[in-house]
Amino acid sequence: MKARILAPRFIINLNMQEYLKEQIQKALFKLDPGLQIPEITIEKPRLPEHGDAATTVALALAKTLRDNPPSIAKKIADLIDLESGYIQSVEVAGPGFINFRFADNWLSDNLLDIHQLGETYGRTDLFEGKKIQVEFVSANPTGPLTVGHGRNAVLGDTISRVLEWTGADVQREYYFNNAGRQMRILGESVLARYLQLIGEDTSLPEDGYEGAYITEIAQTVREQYGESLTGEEHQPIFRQAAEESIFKDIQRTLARLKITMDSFFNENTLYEDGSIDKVIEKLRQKDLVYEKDDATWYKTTALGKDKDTVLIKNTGEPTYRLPDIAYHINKLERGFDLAIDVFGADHIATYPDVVSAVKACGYDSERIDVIVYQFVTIVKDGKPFKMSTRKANFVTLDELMDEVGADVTRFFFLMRAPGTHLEFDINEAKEAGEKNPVFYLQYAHARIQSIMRKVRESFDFGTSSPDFTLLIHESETTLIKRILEFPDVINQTAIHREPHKLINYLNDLATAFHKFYHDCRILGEKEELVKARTELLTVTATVLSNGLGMLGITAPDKM
RNA sequence: GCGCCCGUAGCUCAACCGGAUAGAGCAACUGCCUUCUAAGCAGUAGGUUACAGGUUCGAGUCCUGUCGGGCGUACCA
Repeated sequence: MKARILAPRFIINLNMQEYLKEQIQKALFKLDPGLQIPEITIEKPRLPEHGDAATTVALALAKTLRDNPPSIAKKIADLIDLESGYIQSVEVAGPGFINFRFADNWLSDNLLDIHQLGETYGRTDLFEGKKIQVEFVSANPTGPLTVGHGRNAVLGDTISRVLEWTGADVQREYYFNNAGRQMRILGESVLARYLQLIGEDTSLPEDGYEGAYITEIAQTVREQYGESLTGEEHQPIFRQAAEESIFKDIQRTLARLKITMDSFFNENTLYEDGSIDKVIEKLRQKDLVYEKDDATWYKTTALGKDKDTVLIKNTGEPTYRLPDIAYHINKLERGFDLAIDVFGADHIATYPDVVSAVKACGYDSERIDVIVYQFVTIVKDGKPFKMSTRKANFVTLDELMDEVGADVTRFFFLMRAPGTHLEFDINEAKEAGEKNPVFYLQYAHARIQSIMRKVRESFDFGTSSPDFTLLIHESETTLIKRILEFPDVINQTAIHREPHKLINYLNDLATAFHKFYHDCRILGEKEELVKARTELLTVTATVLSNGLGMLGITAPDKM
């Protein structure tokens, strides 16, 4: 499913795009019936003077027609049929752009449709019927979630929500491993703290976990089992206690962020059901695996890398890469049309190996997609923090939410493209007022609800349709145009898996609303106008609350 | 050394898989509340898109090279 290729370009609304394309095709046919028609792209001009929509076909046709673009554009423009439908005017401008301006009833007709759709406005059928899995967080239970995990969690959940709005059936999965080296060290660390608690003079193992939570877990083990677990043979009890306690904490943290996983997948499953062995076998059949120095290697050199990769160490223990491959095959076998991974930049190296191996085993690796996000720098008082889970000098996600709240936390993780380094400025995030971009959106919603309360005190409009043709003020039409973009923004966000596009859009929408609020009054106008403007605000509020809902951020009625 | 990501206003970042005059927020400066929330609106100022070439009607966007930053490059995950 390569949706990227099918991506429609940003345009004022999807139906209109199709309509324009048809009109242009007709004109081109009239121009030259034998003409090979190139792909027609419609885009929204940056400047309002350039109309509501524009196409560059004339520029693209310059070579085949051996004519200069403005001249071609002129010919096409003259052939566009203005009599039927929603096009009010066609102009040629600049180096050969054809600009369209839409008729007035286009806005009011569309707004009426949206008004009738109500709260479902924005839902699309882009991924209708598709089963999509989004795997994210996937932190092993060795400690509390950190700020780094936060970006992963919020990205994964928001992308899931957006995909659901485009019709997909989404499963949120958390992949973990509770058997490896890190977990062993975790158990040893708890044991060491336990021994210290009951007065023995031991120190933490080398590379042990130093966080205070380790001592707390040791304390609960002591309360539950007493002080007799001093022997090495009791180690599994400590490891298990740690795992349970940490997992509970992780889920509590996720719940604060409004994240609920649908499934937890234990890496162990892949050993138990033989998937791991099967992968090795298949790769061996393809002659992509060999033994050297008591280890099992994957011939990544055959696929263009400069080194081969170890799949099974000489200790007999697989490296993480092998289960990763088996895991992704498992996902595809579960029938997902698309399996999305959310990875931090540090994991990116394994991804090409996993994909190539999955492909070599005969599966459609096109159905795997990876979102790589760059690291988060926490900045406080103008200074950055450096973080490490093991050394315990991290900022936990919980601490961050204690400081700035869940809404702000989600917003800040989403406001930048995943591929860019994110600077999380605690001081800016804590600012409760105008400096904080979250409030700008929430305030717009609260402001609308406040007017609605006032309107309801003096009016009771029946069920008759509002007359949206009354909305002709410039602030009204720009607001309506913004509203019309919403479904396409959702599609773009889903296709590129970049939630910041939705945030930027909501910002623009809020700006258009605030401007409208400033320019146009509601109370005190004639009843028909009051009604039309009130319903415009109803639709605006719907878009805001749907959009904020996709971001997992509350849309307050009062502030 | 090699691979991937990044480099845009003083700061943090946008820019719709190549389109018209590169946009927001913050910081600075100036206006706007006796009427629906001023957590708002309007305006001023701020740029050789790191640098050098190339591709074409057209490049912040694509290609090559240089410089600067991040992450990988483990029989750690």
